Amino acid sequence: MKFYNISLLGSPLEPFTYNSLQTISIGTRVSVNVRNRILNGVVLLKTDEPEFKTLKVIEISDFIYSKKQIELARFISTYYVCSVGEALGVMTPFSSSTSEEVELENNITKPLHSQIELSQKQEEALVFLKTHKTSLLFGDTGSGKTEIYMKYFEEMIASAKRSIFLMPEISLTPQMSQRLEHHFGEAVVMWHSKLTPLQKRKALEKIYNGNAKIIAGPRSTLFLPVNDLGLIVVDEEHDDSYKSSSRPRYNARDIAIYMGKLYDVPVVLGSATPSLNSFTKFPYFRLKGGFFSANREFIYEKSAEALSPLILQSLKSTLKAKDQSIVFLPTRANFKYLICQDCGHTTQCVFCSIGMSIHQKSRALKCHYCNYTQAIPQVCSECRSPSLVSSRLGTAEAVKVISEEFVDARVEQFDRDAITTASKLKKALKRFNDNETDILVGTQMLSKGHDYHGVTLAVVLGMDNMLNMSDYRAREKALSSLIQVSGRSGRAKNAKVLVQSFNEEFFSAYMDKYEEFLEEEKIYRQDLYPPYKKLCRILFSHKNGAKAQEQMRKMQELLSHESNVEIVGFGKCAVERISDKYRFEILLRSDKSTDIIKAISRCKVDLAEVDMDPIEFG
DNA sequence: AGCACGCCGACT
DNA sequence: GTCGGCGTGCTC
Repeated sequence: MKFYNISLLGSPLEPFTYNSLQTISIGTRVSVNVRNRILNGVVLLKTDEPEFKTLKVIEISDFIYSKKQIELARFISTYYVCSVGEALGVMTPFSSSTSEEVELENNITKPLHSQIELSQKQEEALVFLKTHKTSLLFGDTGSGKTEIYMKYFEEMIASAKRSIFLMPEISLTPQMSQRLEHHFGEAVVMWHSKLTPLQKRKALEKIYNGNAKIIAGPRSTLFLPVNDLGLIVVDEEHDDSYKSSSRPRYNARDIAIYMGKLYDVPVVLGSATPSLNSFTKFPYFRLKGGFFSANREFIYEKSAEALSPLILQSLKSTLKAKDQSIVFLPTRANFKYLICQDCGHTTQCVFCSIGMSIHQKSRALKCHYCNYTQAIPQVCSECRSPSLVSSRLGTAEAVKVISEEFVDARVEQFDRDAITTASKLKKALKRFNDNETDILVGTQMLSKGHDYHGVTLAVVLGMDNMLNMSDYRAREKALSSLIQVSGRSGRAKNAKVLVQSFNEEFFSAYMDKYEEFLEEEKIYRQDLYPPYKKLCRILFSHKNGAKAQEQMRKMQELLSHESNVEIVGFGKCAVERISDKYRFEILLRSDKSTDIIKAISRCKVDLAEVDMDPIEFG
């Protein structure tokens, strides 16, 4: 009888010990009984017979987690403070039943199209990337980053190596996939969470048999079973969607860098607006000016009125010229708040301490945190006054107002309320590119990786809200958003970018000098924030607020005795309650993440959810 | 994390 | 009398 330590996939618990008559190799996925339920686990270690009675391993599968996957899972478990089972839970194992076929079928799929021609500058960039282990491709929108990646992928294929290409969730755009598939054909596998079981099986088959040379997708793509890995590219490396907001709370960009070392492969980070983190840490190559730059005029309007006369006038003349416009605003729905004019009360979600958004189309108030929906009240729930007003313009309302103003204009909403599926995204983009839409009104979704060639007007709202957020990255986020959105216009013709903001000085100073901004930002962050200091947020959430607070206090007390970690603050979260759970937090700061990890590991406190390198402070 | 067990309130 | 609420505690 043999005994094994088995980590349960997705479980926060420490590994359990099971027995088996067979010899099972480390990394094998098995199924075991836990409290009369059958769960999947991974064999981590052969051990001696324990004191307690053990159960038998039910089934030994053909799936194997590689040594490196396990090592990576161990690292994630330590750094992001979660169980090894949770870390392994986001990974896809190798298949031992198909491993023999790999050798047989390792026929190099030939690219369907001719070689990619790079410009002199692009060549230089590629050489730079090839001569550095981890490097940053700091290239303006339209400067040809994608061609460089593609050339690099081609070279990988030529040397029988495979590449992982990470991109932000939202920019799984038809454009990027089409471009890759057009050039590389069957050698590309697009991986994402919305694949049907059959599509998933087919994609995995190509990954297992080695025919997939470029494996592209959002953060989970990093954990696919890729043999002969030669390169990892993280496109739009500054993007927040690389950070997972549930356990394990990893940042795929940082894990990609770690994997670069683990697998000894180069890592390329690409962005037009790199994070200060990457900019400070890695050597970069600057690709200036896109093919479409220099024909963009910026106009700043100091106004609090959402769709001001100037904006409407600009939209009007653009329509008249039969050109296209995009309108960016970072708020969904018709309005973000419903406020009583008499007592000032804002209608809040029953389960969250958050204002309910007004969705006219479904005639409902909706909570954007927990999705709770209710009818739009006629009177104030506090004082019964009927004078309820809406505030903070959202995309749906902007579409409505613009459509009413210009009855002949074809206006479309472009956010996750309207674009719910990949096919809707594809169709909406096609309509816009085929000139069947005049004005596209949307949120962040508008600014990620799409090419809109006919746009001559970009209207950008809500920048001040973004800039005034109490987030150490507010300036970085606001400026990069503005650069990303405005980069969508003026690709073919001269264009106007109309920015509604009282902070012209800030935006115009750095608009086409992002490096200068980053240099300035270094001074502001010095000694306080990343990349100079490590931050860690510890969350406590519970239905019983007193309980959550009590655990926070306990943790805070324990941490206060720890040297090398500073408690920056503690107390209620900015959003006190979400989904009927009260939320408290502690924010830690330190020079080294290892000091934070050590300090936390000495504090045994319930409810504590650790968020290393947090990017959200809500 | 999930889920069973267990102990108190309003229902056919 | 039971159905079911969710507080507590355990899982090899």
